Amino acid sequence: MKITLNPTTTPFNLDYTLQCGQVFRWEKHGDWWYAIVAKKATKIRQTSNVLEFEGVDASFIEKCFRLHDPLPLILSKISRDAHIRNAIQNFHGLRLVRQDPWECLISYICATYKNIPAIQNMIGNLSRQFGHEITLDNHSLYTFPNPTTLAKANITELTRCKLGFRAKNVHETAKKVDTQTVRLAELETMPYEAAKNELLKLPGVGEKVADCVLLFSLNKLEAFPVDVWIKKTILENYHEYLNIAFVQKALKKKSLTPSEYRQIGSFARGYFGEYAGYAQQYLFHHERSVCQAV
DNA sequence: TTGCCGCCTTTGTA
DNA sequence: ATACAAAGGCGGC
Repeated sequence: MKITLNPTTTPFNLDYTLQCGQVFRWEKHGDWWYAIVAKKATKIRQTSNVLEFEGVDASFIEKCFRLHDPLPLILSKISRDAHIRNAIQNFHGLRLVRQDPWECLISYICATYKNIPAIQNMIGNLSRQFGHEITLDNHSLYTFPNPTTLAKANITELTRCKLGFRAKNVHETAKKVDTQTVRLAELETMPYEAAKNELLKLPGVGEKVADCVLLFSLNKLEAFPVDVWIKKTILENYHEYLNIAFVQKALKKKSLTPSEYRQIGSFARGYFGEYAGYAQQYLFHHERSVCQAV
């Protein structure tokens, strides 16, 4: 199947979107990107303004890649200064992806204190160990294990997936989701703060992980995850909008207190507006690309 | 109630 | 090779 995009009203760049570090399970073979989404093996490629795909229908692709988000409007709203305009220009067509909340939750619990290649490894290990295989074009893809499966898994099996100290958090979170102690399915209908408070009840989920899950899977575009890269770029490029003592203190420490974290988040929402999450993704990808080869 | 400290496994990268 | 950083969170004080 194919979708033809109008590049003026619906700019989109598939490679930027899948390479910017928000998703961990899409793999590129030749021109095609492969993954399992919604339990179905799928592949997609982009040739200029045409998206070609198999395995899912057009409405799912539009939802998954947020093609109905009014990107030109969003970009005009977050283009508040030369720094972010530069990031937007460098990655024209980058969009947020709408992920499955459960897979997104486990992915970002695993992302704690890990770099992106290592995260891809951990999530791949979990899927091979606990998911089931689906083959497409001779590529083996694996479904992501459901909450019940990971709740029943023992710590030794999880540790074998190289999760390290995250194995216990993944296991305990899986139990709480499986028993509906935290109802993931209901969070999208809740306001940002309320949904965040629910996520914070899960072990391994702090301010940053909660914001990632809210932004990447629960449609909260005001979520502004502050990781080491975003902390760096905010303190370097936006210090004039922050208290001097606050900036100097934050620069000295590796991790932020919840209070400091929330100060940066509320600055970002005030400065970039309701689409602060999009600003975060452009700033994140830009900062990473100038500091290391991506 | 809040801040700070040290620790948590393992991999990537220089 | 050996060190240091990595899309942080948590319990102790």
